[in-house]
Amino acid sequence: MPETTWLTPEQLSAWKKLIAVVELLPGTLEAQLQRDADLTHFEYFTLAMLSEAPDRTLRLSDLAAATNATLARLSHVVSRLERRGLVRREPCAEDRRATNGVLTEAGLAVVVAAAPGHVDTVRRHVIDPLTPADVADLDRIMLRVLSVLDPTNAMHAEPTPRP
Amino acid sequence: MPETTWLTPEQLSAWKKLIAVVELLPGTLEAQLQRDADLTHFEYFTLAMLSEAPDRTLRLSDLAAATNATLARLSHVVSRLERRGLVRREPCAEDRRATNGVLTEAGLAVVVAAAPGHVDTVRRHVIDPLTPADVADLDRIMLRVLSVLDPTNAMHAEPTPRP
DNA sequence: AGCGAATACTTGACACGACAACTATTCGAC
DNA sequence: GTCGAATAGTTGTCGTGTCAAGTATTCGCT
Repeated sequence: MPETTWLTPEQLSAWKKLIAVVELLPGTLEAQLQRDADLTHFEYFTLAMLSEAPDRTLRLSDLAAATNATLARLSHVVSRLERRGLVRREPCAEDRRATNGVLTEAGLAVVVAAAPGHVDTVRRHVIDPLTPADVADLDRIMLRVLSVLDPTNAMHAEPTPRP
Repeated sequence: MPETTWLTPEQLSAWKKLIAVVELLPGTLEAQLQRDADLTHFEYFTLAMLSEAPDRTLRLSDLAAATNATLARLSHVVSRLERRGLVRREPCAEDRRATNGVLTEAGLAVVVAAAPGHVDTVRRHVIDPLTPADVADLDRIMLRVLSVLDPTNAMHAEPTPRP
């Protein structure tokens, strides 16, 4: 029966605020994207990742890693995006188990149209209330947390334009 | 057509890491609580809030504010918890529109049993990789973000033991 | 070469949250 | 006091994610 070390008041305070943000932030992003572009944040992010890939093409496993989703989830989402003509599936030449996701012209247009509004939302709700020092601190802290949450670094590689 | 101000590389880097945490953290907490206590994080949090309230009782609206949920969501959750005998509904004497949620003995037992494992998870994944200075920075930064995300302060009032 | 294990996805069933519509009660203005 | 508006909560439907199971292909070992 291991002794439980409780949290200090400072830790608890920070923790509760982090939870609150984790609970509230998705809804905020979701709402704006849904309203303006009829996209889930995850759908947006998926399209954005594809838009940055060479030939706007990625194997679904890589895309799953980039968006930090399970393959099952991604498969469903790609199916929906495919129905809307924003993404296309293609068999992968090198590995016939694999499937490539390809961003269509229509899909590209949608991301491009959605990006400014999304960035504005991000600025207004997260970036603007922070000083440059805050941003640096945030980056450092999230990196530390991520290295435990996601030791394989799938999610926080350096390269990638647009939020 | 408003000009879009893009994010600086520093802002982008921090932002992407924050998103990653927001995406990954819930799953981690969820998994442990589900496994060890058969509870959603939200259910745990709900029970925890009740456990701290006077008489382990709260009006559903207050509970919704404390857990930062909509009334509809909370109502569903309370129904599930009620079926499991962890919470009881009671009509509110002062305001007959209102309903009180009351934590049962069984419910209390469940939170108490679940708390140590949950705290350990929180420590391991979030608190331990941070220095005390990081924790202070995190608290400050999340407060700033919250004051925009949740201007009414519903979520981040000071008092409250246990995570 | 061949066979078992691992990889890459797909699909169907189910659970949880969001939204909208509805009931019931209380507040406020006149 | 009464009537309209606001508040408190419930319920049903639907979209999205998770989990488990299934298929197809490739890898690795001997």
